[in-house]
Amino acid sequence: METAEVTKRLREQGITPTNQRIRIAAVILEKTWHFSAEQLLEETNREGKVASKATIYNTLDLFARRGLVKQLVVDPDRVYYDSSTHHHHHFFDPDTQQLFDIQPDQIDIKLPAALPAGKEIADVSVVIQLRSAQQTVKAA
Amino acid sequence: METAEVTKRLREQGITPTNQRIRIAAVILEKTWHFSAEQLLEETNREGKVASKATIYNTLDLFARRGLVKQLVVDPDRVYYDSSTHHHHHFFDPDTQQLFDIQPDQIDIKLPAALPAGKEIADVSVVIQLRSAQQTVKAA
DNA sequence: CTGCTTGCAAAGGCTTTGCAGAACA
DNA sequence: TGTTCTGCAAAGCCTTTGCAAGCAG
Repeated sequence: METAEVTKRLREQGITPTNQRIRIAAVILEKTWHFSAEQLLEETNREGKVASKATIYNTLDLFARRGLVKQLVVDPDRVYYDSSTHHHHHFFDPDTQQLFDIQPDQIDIKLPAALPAGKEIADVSVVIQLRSAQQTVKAA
Repeated sequence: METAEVTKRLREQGITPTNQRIRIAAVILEKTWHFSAEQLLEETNREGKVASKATIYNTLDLFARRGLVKQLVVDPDRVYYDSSTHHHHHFFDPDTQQLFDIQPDQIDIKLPAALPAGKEIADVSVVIQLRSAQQTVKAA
């Protein structure tokens, strides 16, 4: 994605476009992918240092609040982000720490009618943990 | 739950029953609840010190591997555990960091037919994030 | 100019680990 | 007795923060 378009996207979300944010957003929006803060940092600075670790964390937080990326809680060890904010679900492979999208037509949920009092649904997340098919689980 | 029964449960799961493990398991199995390592530590030592933080973490890891408790990944800040290993899903309220069970008959999922090659499903987790009902979400 | 943004390094919170002493079988 | 378990403190890892310098408008 070219700088001009990224800048436009940022302004549309009410985000002041700085050099770092433009570069970071360009890296994120370049493709559909799942990434950790660490991975984003590395990718952002691949061709010369653009942003620090602190800026990556601050920017991810900002982007998530503005709906540019979606935070995923699937790995107990770190937070992942999704460059796609469309509502979809995930496979998670703990062996490789990889996330795969589940296409919306592949899954279907009937949500509960009753919610705790005074609450409404903010988000629904379905995570299917994978394991190698030949692996047998020892009986408990 | 009395000591004798807890001890029996531990042996059934192939866990050597030590003083600490018996007390920890008794606290966990006393009721149906969701807890963090910190909460379990506090509850375990409520009436006199029984176990250290290291032992709590080691024991939780062991219990989870043996299927006595279930690890929940719902909060980016810490891992929660569930004293019930029956398959069910959760509401999570980020404001209070509280988890509520969703009764199995309240939710219904049609799982994907296609899985990544060589993989099978290890676990399915549905987490419904809540927010206060009157709260309006600012348009992005 | 004036306020927001960035970066460094240090701090913070949760979790794991090394190692010596204690408990289990 | 030999192995496993426990506890303390220190270390580790991911993430946040304080503060001074830099950039956007």
